[in-house]
Amino acid sequence: MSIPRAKQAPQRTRDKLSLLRSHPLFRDLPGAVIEHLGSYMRTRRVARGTTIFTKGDPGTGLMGVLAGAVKVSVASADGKDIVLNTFREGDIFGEIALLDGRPRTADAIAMADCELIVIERRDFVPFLGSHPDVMLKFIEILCSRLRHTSEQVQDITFLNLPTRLAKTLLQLTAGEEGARRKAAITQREISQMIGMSRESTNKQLRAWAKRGWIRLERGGVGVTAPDKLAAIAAEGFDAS
Amino acid sequence: MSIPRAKQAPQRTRDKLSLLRSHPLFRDLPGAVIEHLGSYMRTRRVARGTTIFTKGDPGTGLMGVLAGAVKVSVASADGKDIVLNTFREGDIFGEIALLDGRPRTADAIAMADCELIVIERRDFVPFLGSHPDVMLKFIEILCSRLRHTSEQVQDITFLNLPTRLAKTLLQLTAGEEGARRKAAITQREISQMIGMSRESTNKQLRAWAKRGWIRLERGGVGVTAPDKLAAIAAEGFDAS
DNA sequence: TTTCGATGGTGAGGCAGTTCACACAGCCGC
DNA sequence: GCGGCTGTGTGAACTGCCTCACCATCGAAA
Repeated sequence: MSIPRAKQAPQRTRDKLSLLRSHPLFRDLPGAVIEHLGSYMRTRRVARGTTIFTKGDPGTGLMGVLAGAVKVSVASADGKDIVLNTFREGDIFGEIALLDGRPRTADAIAMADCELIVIERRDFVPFLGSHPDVMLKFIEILCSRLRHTSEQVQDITFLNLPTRLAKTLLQLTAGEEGARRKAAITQREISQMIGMSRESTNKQLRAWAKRGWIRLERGGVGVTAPDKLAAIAAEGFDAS
Repeated sequence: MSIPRAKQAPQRTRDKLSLLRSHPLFRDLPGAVIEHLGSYMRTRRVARGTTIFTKGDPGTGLMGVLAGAVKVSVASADGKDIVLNTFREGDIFGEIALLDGRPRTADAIAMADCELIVIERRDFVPFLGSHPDVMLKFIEILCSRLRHTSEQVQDITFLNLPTRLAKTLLQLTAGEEGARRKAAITQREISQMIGMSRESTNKQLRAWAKRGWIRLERGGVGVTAPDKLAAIAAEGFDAS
């Protein structure tokens, strides 16, 4: 039993204007302004595994996820990868390079077939200058990104493998209940999110699967006992 | 031979208005606006070791360093500490809680006797709302903080002890040449900056001191062979 | 002056997690 | 239906760093 993977282009569940209208960044703006912004945006479809941008690229603009999921990661000299952040439908990313105009410091890769929107920096920056309210929203986004990344530093330094893994599994499957509580993700990607080796991650996952706390499928994990994982995430150790 | 530690209040080398006028955040503002801001600021002197704010505190405002040095760190449940950032004369910190109004997520502690300026959130936020140019500067600051923290995540996951230590020593002593190239910092604080144990850090420092690459004093480190350390920081291993 | 906390120094032993070396299953393209 | 790739499963050996248990020294406070 494996997690189904969309092979056609993803359903376009929302168009670009509806994303703008419903997104917290823009929803308070007048309709005319939104349509103006929409005229600057283009959409881009990418298949799972595609590199959307690469570390060192000039940061051309802001990206939004209409459908699919994106990971932002960096590679070390010897081929290891770590995932800094993941984004799904309704999220925006790439705002750092948009805002400060400096090169991208990480790679963005499609974790599933995606439909994205792109706004170029040269179009967006002048708009931003005349919309302080949107600037304030961006400041909020940047602050929450900073809090997230700081938490990642703490997790990496203070927590051990089981704890980080439990925490990550709960985050990945948050918002779903019961049998629906599953995430379509490979074990390699999980290991990169928690900064551990694939092998160690696999062994811990198997141990929990044997206890019936999670279900393992090809390309996915289902959480069946979120309370057990929550206990480990909270206690900071594997209470077996 | 030990690093002298100021026992009296530090020299007030610059007053608050001169900090404002010379700081990149504000220096383009008209004089009247600067004096207006200055009227909202108060100064605060703290001795080395003093806790300036604590994780969980309501974020009351923005802080600036007139003199001294400040570390921002978090403690784990079992007493370990990690330093997220350090600030010295001319830097500002605490802007996250200022901007999003949420509680502080880390502790700030004076690494030396300090003179600080404080601007309350209730005074500053209205000012910010009417100064989009200052908002843009804050966005730049937030972006550079984010890049810094991301780099910290990468360093922790990819680099080993000698590499991180070399990198940190170079950063700590950047801007000085020759015999002046030293930092007033305890080995415990260094270990918390690189996220390793004090003992391991000490052993590596001793090894380099024996080779004459650094000088160890009570409460300080002097870098005598920055090129050797730079080689280790670049290569990612200790080339002995 | 004595005491005490903070800082620095050091070795022995342990362990969490890595690395390496496989094996095996699905799935895809041809 | 055949190769090859991706994803997963697993054990043995290794190792970097931590933990623990000390001791020495300095500076400041009592």
